Amino acid sequence: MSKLKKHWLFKSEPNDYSIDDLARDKSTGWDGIRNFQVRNFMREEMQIGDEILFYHSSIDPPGVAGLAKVVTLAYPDHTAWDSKNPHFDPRSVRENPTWLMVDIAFVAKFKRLASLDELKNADELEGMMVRARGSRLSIQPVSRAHFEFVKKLGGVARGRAANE
DNA sequence: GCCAACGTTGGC
DNA sequence: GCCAACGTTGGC
Repeated sequence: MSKLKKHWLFKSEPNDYSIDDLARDKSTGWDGIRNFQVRNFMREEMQIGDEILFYHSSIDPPGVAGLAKVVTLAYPDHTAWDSKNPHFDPRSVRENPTWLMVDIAFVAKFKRLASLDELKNADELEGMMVRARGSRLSIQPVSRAHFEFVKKLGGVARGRAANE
């Protein structure tokens, strides 16, 4: 497996969990993923230290609100085993868990939202997955160049983030 | 709140 | 293994 740091975009509905919630919590378990493609990203590609664009969806305007990072490798998503949990999935058995999760940690809140509208209008972000119509993956791979450009849009000082 | 896009399910 | 039906996502 590659040692190169990868970059991701994590979607979250801020009414459920926002960048401010993550700033408060410092880190959180990203459970509830029930999509095989995303599960495979976590299992096969995600590594500790990978950098994350934290994206607010289903709000006006949607956009990238800050930065986070991956702090664990993928491990079984226990919410799949909890019949009281909305993400309960009886197919996932303990000996062979269907669903995985990672923990992520807060890195920085953007000075300003990098709105979806801006992302769509930046030539530098040609081909970025979140721009595509019907792109519903809740975790998406992001190229290093796109990551850096969005970070610039949001206005985080180069290098260390405020809370690191 | 509408609805297009798309992943998943299940009948056949 | 096809594909219609269904449920969910998420921009608008």
